[in-house]
Amino acid sequence: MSLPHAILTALLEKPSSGLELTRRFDRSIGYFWSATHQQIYRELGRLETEGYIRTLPAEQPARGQKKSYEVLPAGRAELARWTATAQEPKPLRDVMLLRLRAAAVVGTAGLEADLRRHLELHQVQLAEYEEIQRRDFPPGKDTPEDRLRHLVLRAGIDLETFWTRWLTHAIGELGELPDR
Amino acid sequence: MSLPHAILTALLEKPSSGLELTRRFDRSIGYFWSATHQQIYRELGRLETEGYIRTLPAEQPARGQKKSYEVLPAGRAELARWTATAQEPKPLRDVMLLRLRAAAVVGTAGLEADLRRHLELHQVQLAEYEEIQRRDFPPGKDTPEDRLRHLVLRAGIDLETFWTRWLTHAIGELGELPDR
DNA sequence: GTCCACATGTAACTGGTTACATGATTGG
DNA sequence: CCAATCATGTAACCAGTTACATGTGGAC
Repeated sequence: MSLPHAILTALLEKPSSGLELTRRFDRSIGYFWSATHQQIYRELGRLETEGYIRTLPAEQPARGQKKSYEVLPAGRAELARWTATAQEPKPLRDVMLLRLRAAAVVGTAGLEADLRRHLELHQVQLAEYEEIQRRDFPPGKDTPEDRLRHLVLRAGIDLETFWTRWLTHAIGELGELPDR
Repeated sequence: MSLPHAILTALLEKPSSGLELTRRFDRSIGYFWSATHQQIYRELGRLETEGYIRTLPAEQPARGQKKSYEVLPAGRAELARWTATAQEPKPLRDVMLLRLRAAAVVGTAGLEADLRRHLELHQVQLAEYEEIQRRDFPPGKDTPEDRLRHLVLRAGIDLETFWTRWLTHAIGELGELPDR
């Protein structure tokens, strides 16, 4: 049950319409919690009936018409409650690791090309994160909010760094193996 | 569509019954692709009707009776095909990072305790992986299969190392922040 | 004979994905 | 007026989760 809280966070940062939220979920928040517009509209409907958000007044609600939402006090309270609630870390689930394990049984044919492709994708993502870091978190900025958001960004940077290193290593290992 | 291929891999490593598979998905393969017994039984049924696996002969199929499966040639071919097929890396999705971001808006109350708890959990997992490394991958072992499986294990070790470092850092940062 | 562990399964639900539908606004 | 784009939505589906049901065989 994280999507509603992702949306509450986004709306508290800035009241938005469904499509604006969708765009923000394509960058920013979407870097660690992605969502499609269908999910977002569905969830906005639920959040509204539960009294956590409301449409901004002076906006007529009609199909094809922009409809912006803002968070109500109950929504902020719910988000604070959720943030403070203990949650289990979800176990790792990664297709590439599974494929490596399968390759140990049925052979590595075709794997290396995709490892290289993934390496490139992760390098691109890493570069994007580092650009954001340069742009949004220059050495001076130091409000508590900035520190927390920087912390999140650094997790992204470190994770992409891990993947680029591991994939590089994996490609090297694969090169030394007999092909089968 | 990865669970069937996880099961095919497990069955190729060793023909098993549903419950035996469930136990192996609690360790080993489950470290990067977990599954419950309900998922496994459902998937075994599908794999059988598709002709990828069959019940070992000399086992009567009855409720409450053990029923072991082995992979048929078509199943092995399907696994090889899947292993060689390019797949998109799935974007990061992490609740803790989302909570940090939410905390930047609604305050950090209650967060630190759970960060510490997660740190401990990741430390335990890291220790478990390192124990497996000592046990199953001593310096000498070097068959191609071992190398691939070791590669997978190292991804687990490096990921847990990342989390323990990042969480330690995050707890430190949080300690410096005003509480709100 | 009863209880418990082993073993296999069914049903209902939830969250996320894919495909499609519909209306409003704007530029040519 | 037509196409493209903005914007909101519906429907069907699929994988994973939770709760529950049922049968077997051995220990006591």
